[in-house]
Amino acid sequence: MRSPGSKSGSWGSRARIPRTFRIETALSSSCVRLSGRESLRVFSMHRWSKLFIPTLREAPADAEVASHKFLLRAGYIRQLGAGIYNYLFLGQRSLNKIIAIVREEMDKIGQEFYLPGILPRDAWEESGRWTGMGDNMFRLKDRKGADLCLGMTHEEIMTSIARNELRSYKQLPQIWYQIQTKFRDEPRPKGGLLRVRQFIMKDSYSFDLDKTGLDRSYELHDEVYRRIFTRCGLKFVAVEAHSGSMGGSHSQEFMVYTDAGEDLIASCPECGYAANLEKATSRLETVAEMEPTGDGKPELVQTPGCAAIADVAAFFRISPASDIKCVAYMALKRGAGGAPDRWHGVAAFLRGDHQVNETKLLGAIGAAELRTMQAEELTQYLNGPAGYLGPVGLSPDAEPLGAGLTVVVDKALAGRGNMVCGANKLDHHLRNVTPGRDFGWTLSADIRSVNEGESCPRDGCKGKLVVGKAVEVGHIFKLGYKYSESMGARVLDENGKEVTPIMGSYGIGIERILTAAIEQSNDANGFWLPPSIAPFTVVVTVTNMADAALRETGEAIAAELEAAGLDVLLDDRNERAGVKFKDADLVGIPYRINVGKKAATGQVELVTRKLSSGAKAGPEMPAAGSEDVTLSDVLIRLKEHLEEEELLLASS
RNA sequence: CGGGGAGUGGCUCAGCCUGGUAGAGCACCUGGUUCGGGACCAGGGGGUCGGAGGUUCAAAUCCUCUCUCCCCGACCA
Repeated sequence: MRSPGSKSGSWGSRARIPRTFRIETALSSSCVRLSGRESLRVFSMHRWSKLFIPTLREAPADAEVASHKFLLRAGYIRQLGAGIYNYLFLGQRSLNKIIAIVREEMDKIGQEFYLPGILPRDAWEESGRWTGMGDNMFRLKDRKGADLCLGMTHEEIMTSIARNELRSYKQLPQIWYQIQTKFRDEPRPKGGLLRVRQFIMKDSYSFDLDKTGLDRSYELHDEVYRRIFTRCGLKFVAVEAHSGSMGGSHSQEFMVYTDAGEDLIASCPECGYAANLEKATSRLETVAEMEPTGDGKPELVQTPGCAAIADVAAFFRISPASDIKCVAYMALKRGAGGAPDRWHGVAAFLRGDHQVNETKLLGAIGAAELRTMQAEELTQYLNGPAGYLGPVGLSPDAEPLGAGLTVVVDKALAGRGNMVCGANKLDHHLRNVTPGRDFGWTLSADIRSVNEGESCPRDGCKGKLVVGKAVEVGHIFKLGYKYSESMGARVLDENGKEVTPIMGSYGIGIERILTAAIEQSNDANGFWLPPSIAPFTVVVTVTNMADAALRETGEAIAAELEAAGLDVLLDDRNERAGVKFKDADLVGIPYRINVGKKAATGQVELVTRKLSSGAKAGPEMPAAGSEDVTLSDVLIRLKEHLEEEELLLASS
């Protein structure tokens, strides 16, 4: 078909293809030839000598975490700006493999869309997130002065499609997804691809008629996510998570343990309980209460210089667990329906040996931001200096003291008695203070972080929690009605009644999968990726290109493996063997075939990178994880290895 | 945004304190010798010393402003 306007015929039009065009299979390669002369396919085989794989002997000084260093050294990425990276050949190849897996699995439950990355302001106004997203959103104006932003997530856009198109319960459920570039103006990008300002995300959205439907869509995602991460070779855990600014009731994060991670996970080795620290709870041992002194009522005690918990505990000869500490914040509440945002005071009270979890606190009071109070604000809201703040005498939400102050008491203080707390007076504390009897609060909530060694919160479990760092690679949310309601998506149910669809939202960070995989499998020399996401499955290293016999053997093996459907990289560079080995160890390819001296006797070496980790190899000493294989067995043996890996994954 | 650090050839860094007109190793190019764990010899190319302004006979070096990047914190689907 040719469009009416194109007289000469557009590119790809049949009539314009030269008469000499033909497809032929060359002996050594399957090249498509143009005019019988020019090869259209430059890479009939991936030859290292022709590729751009800029490996670095040394990592740039500003790379800190392992994956960052190795991604740079292996020539996967190059930095363009803070949190902005170029993905080069190997990096892009690996990402493509990850994307292919994600797509293949997602296609089982959802339909792929492709939404714009640049978005008009309107959609964001409706949900209230134009302002709600704050500085994390990249904003720009078009030539007419209209506001636009770069997409950081697509709930609004997907919901607008649903609102415009979905009319009947018969059209539900729907699961729509996309694999798309996201932009977030992170305050502090870091760790190479760990936290960046532009990244690829698979995001999906479900629309269901009711809660049962949502549960189903959520379960489907849970299942598919586990398959995706398993196929990508990640050792992951699913943990209970905080929903953050997304809103919603239930959410679960998929985490990979690594010290490079930014999240803290509490888990129980006994029962498998696992939760993000922003969400985790624990069962506390009961604390032996102190005997009341005097008449048992709150008593003012002079405590000069005891501003720190440790000082107070020492002064009273008590455990910090019997002290009540105060952390005072100013909290920002977003104005609803065009009302201005407003800062107000929040006093959080908790056990002296406990730490405030600001995410939990934010959730408890429904605020968007927190900052600690300045000295003047402490005086204004609590009439006390830092170090001597206490809950007694505060009248929440009443004039004059504590006006507008929200008093939040941690759940761990419930049922306690005869404690010590600040007296809101310099160098003074109160003892014999009992929550409920001696002071009240605006709300009582779990606002503390659990500590390692505390008891698992699950009934009947005697395990002790351990806390570890992890990277988040995926997150699934039960969103509820937040967007469908605010944006007015409605369908008619079977009774002809208008109902609001209930939504879920589900994300996977594509680069994070690569990063996490590298973090979990690296040594001093480089890293190794699972075959499923490695840019190449195997590198055929010809140890001496000057030797025609070796060269030909290498070519033959590479051709054979490629014909069998494997991704093969032939290292045909005119480099010394040592250089090639070092590079091969560095760039993440899981298998290597050394074509060297033994080729004369019909043998090559098959090296499994992960088994050679950390082992020293010398001229006379084969690398660990290396096995001699006859030429005719190379393919079979390699396939056996690959099958083993898959079995291993499936069983984990 | 607060605190700390760094910008000198592609990479790692020295030179800066005490101003005199830019260096090393690696990488790159040419020739030769090597050729299984990042070879050696000889020759060669490449740097507005992040940018702007100032002081000075003279600035990589001293002063002021500024930009960028990294780390810690704040922040964070």
